[in-house]
Amino acid sequence: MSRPRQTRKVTLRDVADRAGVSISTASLVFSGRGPVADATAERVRGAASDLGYAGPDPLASSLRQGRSGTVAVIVEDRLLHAFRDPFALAVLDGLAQELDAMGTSMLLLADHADSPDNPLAAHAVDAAIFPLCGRSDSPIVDHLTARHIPMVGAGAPVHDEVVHVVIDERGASATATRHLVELGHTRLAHVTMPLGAPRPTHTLDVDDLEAATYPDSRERALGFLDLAPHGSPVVEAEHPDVAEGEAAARLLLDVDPEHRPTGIVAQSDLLAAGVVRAARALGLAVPADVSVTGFDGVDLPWLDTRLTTIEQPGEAKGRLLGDLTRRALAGESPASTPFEVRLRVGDSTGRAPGSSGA
Amino acid sequence: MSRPRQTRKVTLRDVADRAGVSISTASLVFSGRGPVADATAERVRGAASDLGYAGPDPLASSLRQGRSGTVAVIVEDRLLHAFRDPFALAVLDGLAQELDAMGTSMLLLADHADSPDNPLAAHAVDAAIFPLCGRSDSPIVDHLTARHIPMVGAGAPVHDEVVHVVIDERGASATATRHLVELGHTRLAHVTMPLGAPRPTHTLDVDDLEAATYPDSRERALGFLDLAPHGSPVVEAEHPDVAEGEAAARLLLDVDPEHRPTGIVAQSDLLAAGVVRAARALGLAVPADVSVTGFDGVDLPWLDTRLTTIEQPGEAKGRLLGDLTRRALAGESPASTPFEVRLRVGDSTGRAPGSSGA
DNA sequence: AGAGACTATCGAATCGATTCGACTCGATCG
DNA sequence: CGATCGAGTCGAATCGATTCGATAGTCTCT
Repeated sequence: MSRPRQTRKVTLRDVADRAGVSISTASLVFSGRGPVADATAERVRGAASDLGYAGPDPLASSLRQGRSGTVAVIVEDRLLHAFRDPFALAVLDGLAQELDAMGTSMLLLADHADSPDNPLAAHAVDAAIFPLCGRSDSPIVDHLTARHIPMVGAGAPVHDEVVHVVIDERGASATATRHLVELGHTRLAHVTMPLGAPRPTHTLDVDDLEAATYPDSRERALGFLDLAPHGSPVVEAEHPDVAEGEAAARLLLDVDPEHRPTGIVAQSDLLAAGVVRAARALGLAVPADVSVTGFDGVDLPWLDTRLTTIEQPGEAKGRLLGDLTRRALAGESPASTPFEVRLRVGDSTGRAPGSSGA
Repeated sequence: MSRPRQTRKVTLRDVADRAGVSISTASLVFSGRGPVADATAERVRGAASDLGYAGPDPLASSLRQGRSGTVAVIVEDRLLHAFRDPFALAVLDGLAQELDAMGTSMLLLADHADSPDNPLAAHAVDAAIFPLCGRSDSPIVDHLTARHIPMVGAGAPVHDEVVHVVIDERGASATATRHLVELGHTRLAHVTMPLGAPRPTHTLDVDDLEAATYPDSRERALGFLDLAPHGSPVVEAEHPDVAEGEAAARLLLDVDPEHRPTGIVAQSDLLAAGVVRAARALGLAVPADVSVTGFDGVDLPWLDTRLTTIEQPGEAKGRLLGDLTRRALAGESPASTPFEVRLRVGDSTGRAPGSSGA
């Protein structure tokens, strides 16, 4: 009988009774919030340990105090997809560090587009964080607004009540594109992350961008189009991973060499890595035949090329999300905050084949 | 003034008052647990929407019902490290699926060895899961035991109250080793995951295995030693990732060819991938010069070799963890459950150089 | 028409704490 | 010596729901 099933749950009242003090005094011992004589405190602690009392029930405590010490971290779709990207992990890691320092824990919630019921209805959280760019709107937001729960996001969902870490996605993407233009590339192409519900990797009709539900993907695509020659092909990847990056690149590169792009702007490093791999598989050298740019600046130890990319320090971004959350919980009303990214030139880009220059 | 700060929080009592019913009736409307006349229900819902009531407060509801609908998912160290391994992600994904189906959410908790205070003291959870192999013991376990909170683990922590998914780590590792022996390899080596607190990648004194705090790493090492020639070198990687796999392999392979191992058993696919890369960097062909085995059977799209490995379906393992949790929460006392793994032969192993045979 | 069953509703107890105001008792002060 | 103060303790209100048992009314069956 290792489990004493019969014993009713031990509560603060039991401890107080055994120690011969009132419940309120016992409570003060555990919270350390009031003056208690050393002898009394010792008696209460002794009673607690005699009874196997493991401290105040978090639920009751939270109810009374009106805070749960928990924030919701909302990711779309399955966790597997969300965390496959090292950039997402870096953001989450930075966020976790910051939350940890404030004694707050993360309730990981998947916001499936299809599910009718709201997972947040059943869980008490002090704030909600949307750490990864996702859909531009979500029914969850209305629920949280009604509950007056502060929300922090990284670009999405777009809503007045959500405080954002703001990145100039369009400008950054344009910067990457400009880098290729300045290297003499004239035949450019773009590989986007999903713009909405996953569709098999395909060449995009640029007019479809209007309908995009993922604002960051759309902005990056617009940044490319701002500088790329009119009619430059854009491929939308089904998932933002290496395999779909390869698939996208095959669509772009496996064509008549006359029309083959010499510079490809990819919306993430994983996609860019896929493009590099596909190019090599087709017998093309990077960057001699094809230049490739990524986005995020993640560390891919298995890729032999150092990508030219938009460096976006994920951990710092996560910490910033955490800091905004902290301030929101403290009662401040933090404003959306810009977050700087910059071009880092690596070995995956070079002068356009046949172009002159340094 | 988009935020009506003054308004006191809307509670069920306010809704009931406005609808002209008792609190209990209003409660029944939201929980759907009792008979309520359609007209009454409609009135209550109307009042709720008038007042901007977003449903019963989860904290109060949980307190009364004695369940929080949350389970703790405990990982060691920083999330970044825990989830870098695709295998860990697969387990987590399977677990998330199962928990999702039961309407339970995951509270992600990092159990840092150094931190004095217990993150679980402040959070209400119905169960705790240790989905990844970690330290064999943790102070958290005692706390959870005192609270009568069921625990489910994947090999660690080792404790009577923790229900486990049990894998024959030692046997599986021996199987991988036997595969190499049967291919004629006589100079074997082993690369382990960390056995305790991270130490720079180094050649291990086999006697140190006794002190290992990570039971799965130790068992796998023992499985290797069961079949490998006496004195075969064992290297402990600082982290279970590609970079340290490479570092470990350099220690083993960058030696006089006479003594160079021709078969390396790695404790994870990431480590094995690093070994393959390091071998190639040293001008050695895989498997012609060196055979390599991994563990887990994860998909590494960027690795051109299909690893010979111990296939361990992570998603299924995660689902099994979820199922054990479900049963524990239902009041059953599920027993620890074995989980089968098996050797999958790929392209990273072949006959020992110079050995005859098919 | 009266017994029995069922529906709809309500009041009160309860979950397990935190916290406010009041009270007691010595010690300090003028 | 009486007023004041602070430390230590306690009782009661409160957080916001769920749920049990009671009650009144309606319908069915014989």
